[in-house]
Amino acid sequence: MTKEKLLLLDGNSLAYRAFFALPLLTNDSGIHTNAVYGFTTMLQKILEEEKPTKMLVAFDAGKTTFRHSTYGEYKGGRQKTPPELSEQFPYLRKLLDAYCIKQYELEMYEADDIIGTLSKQAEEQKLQVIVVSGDKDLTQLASDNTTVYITRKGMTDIEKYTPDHIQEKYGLTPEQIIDMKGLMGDASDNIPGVPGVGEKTAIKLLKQYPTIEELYENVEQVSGAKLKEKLTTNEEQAKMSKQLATIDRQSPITITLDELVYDGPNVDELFSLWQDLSFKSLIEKSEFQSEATTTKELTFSILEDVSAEQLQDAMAVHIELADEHYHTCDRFGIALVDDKQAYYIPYDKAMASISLKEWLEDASKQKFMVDSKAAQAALLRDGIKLAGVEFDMLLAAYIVNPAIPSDDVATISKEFGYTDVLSNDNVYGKGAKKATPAIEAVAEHACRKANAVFSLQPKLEQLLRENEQFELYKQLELPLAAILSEMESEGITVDRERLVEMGHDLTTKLKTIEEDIYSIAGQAFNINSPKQLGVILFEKLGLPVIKKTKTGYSTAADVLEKLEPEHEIIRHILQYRQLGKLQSTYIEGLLKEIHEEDQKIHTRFQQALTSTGRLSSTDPNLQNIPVRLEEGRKIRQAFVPSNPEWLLFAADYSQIELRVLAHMCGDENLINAFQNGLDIHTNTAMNVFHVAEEEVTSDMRRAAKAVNFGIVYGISDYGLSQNLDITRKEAADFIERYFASFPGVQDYMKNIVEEAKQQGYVTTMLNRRRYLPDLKSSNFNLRSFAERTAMNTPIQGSAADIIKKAMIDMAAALKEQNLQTKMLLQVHDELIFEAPKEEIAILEKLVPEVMGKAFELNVPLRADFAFGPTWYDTK
DNA sequence: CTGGCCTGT
DNA sequence: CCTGGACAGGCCAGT
Repeated sequence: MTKEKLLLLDGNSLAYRAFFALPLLTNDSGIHTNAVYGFTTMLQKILEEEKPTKMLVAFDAGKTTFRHSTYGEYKGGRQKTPPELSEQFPYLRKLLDAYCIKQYELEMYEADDIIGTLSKQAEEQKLQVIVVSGDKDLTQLASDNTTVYITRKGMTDIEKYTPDHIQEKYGLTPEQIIDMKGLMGDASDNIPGVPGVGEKTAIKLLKQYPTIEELYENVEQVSGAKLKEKLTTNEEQAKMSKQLATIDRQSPITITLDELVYDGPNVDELFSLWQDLSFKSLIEKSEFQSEATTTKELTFSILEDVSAEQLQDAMAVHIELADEHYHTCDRFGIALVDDKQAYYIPYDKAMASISLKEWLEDASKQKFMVDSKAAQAALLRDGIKLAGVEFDMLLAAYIVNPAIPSDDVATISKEFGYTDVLSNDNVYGKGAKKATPAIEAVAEHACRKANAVFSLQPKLEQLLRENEQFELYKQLELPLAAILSEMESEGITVDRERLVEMGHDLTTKLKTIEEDIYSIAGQAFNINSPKQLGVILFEKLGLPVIKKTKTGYSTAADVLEKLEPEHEIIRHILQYRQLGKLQSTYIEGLLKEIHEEDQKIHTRFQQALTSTGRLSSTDPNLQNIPVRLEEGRKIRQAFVPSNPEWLLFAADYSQIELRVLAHMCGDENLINAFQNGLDIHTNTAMNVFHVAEEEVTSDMRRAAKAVNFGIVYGISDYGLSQNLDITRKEAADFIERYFASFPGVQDYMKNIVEEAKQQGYVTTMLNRRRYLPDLKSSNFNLRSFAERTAMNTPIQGSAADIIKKAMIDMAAALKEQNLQTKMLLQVHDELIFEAPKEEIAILEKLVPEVMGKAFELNVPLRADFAFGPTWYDTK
């Protein structure tokens, strides 16, 4: 029989630790779960590594303990437990029940004492003991048979205290930890100790006199008059502190070691609790996942060809792809599923099947899919124009809740209660372990995905209708997916030589700047390392530290700009950063993405990712190509039409977010400004500074512009003060005057937060939703963040709704008028086309008109445009 | 793999 | 008393 191993956990301390270490997560019904989650991940890890045979979680019993009779102020002045944590204790108890782990608490005693008593008993029986806590006090229990694990940040990072480790770290024995605490006290438990004695002094003293008692016997010999005086005047207090810090290893517990046998969790109970708590990553990672999630048999067949009879009028279709890069990756095969059958056809066989290809292009055959954009783009590589997409589970789920954490079919399905499908990571592995399994496994996986789509379609459509979001989904997002896949597949041509040339130029310039920096600094170092740079600037050159990060000195641009007058090195570093970014991200990064066969870049627009409804762009990101600074803007010279005779044409909405705000809040002043076509920032300046138009200085306009941005982002005085480099008071004053001039905006901001708190979510003009459980948080940061989000999301999201609508209208107009013009990119408030020269005149009228009419607001929507031989010239 | 930094709207 | 701008993606260094 293997040696018995006893695991003792300090329930309260670990729950506290987890609560403060992790952000305030919530499950689907809005219950906070971060403490339970952190506890669980820690527990999982320890169970796996230690495989204990006996376990117990000890809790503190009540407010008063025997220590209070020694010292009434014990643990006094403590913040009361935040309600977000208290509410989690019942779940923690349930969790431990599901694990079948014994729990224990004892009147008048703390968890420490229970653990101390049991560990002593266990040691006497020669058991191996592991104590787990977030509280370093417990390290006094370390011995040859007992190791104390203290969790560090993130809960799964553990420091193991053996007597050796304690010796190394403090130069003390475990027992002396008590003396150390007696001397230095403990603010969190309100143990006084000796005022003025901290960790360093305590250790120094204890190395000379091993205990507090011996120290006081020899107190006359202590060096340092001040220290000696502090010690003598606080003798009683020191001894009492030691007493308080001492764990009672003889507490009158009524539980015995024999009762602590641990035999593994109740898997079903644990799994269902994890589901209730929305512990999705744990469910995916866990070993019992496979048996718990795919219990149902699925019968499917792998076909060489498909007959017309096998293709129904409505089926779930899934194109199984090797990875997310659908413009280039391997395509494994196609799954076809309905309520009666499930087929899988390897991709090459599918492409050889005329009946299947016809069916895919037949708009009267309904396809239920997940990520139809990817499927359409993947098929377009073989010239197949997918038609008849009736349902897209990815988009439907995203509309129901944009916060779903992943686009994996398994994740989405589980979100809606369907578990009969594995995750991609599970089937293919991830990271270095990624590999393609046998065809049968791929076929089954693809069929299960299609089956999930087929099963969930009615439920999701019903949810969309209940939320009055069906139209948003069906009339906006679904048709947009088809348009985006065409834009991506079309791609944008890039002048490789131009980029290479700019790259050479940059290399030379960077070299020069680098040498300048080294010679000023007097040494070579890695300028790209914030850590090394920090040492040079703030230690070697002694520049003042303006801001710190978690890990050291901040060297961010706003900090460096403040330091610019202090030292000539700064401007070189700023220049180096700027050019280095261009080189690595935009020259080298873009070159890597050019497809050899067509000299084009094919980005992927993520349509189901942002929490506001915006698109994003990856591999590469074409929504953040430099424009602000001239050096960077030149990158745009490399973006050209696919035909040298054509031109690029760009149109962007003017102030779309502020117009949306004007529409939604109905503020008369703001509406008038737009209706009269005023310069909106100048107008704001006139109102805020109470001056006439001709009196508005450029500084006033700049400040007003920052205020307008602040309004859109969900204003805070602090944010504005940072932006304008003014005091918080001044910023608050600006905001107040803004609200006085635009009272409708103020009302809107107040009401939207209130409304969001009531119903739990905010909506956009087209009924896109975002849930904001943190509005009720007692954590100031989280709550403030949620409040700003409540103000910002309807604005940003409605603007996103509008441009999406414009894209659909634009695609229809181009088709209807039989134009050759191609829509290529969307950059949030901007659309980019390529067009033959002879169509430019048409676009000049058509594009602003379509964009302007995309949505009717109570202010005009205006789109400006420009065109030229490169993207750079569309300004 | 995370954090710092920088790019865009 | 202090907290702290909205939404994204990519690169690099350092763990």
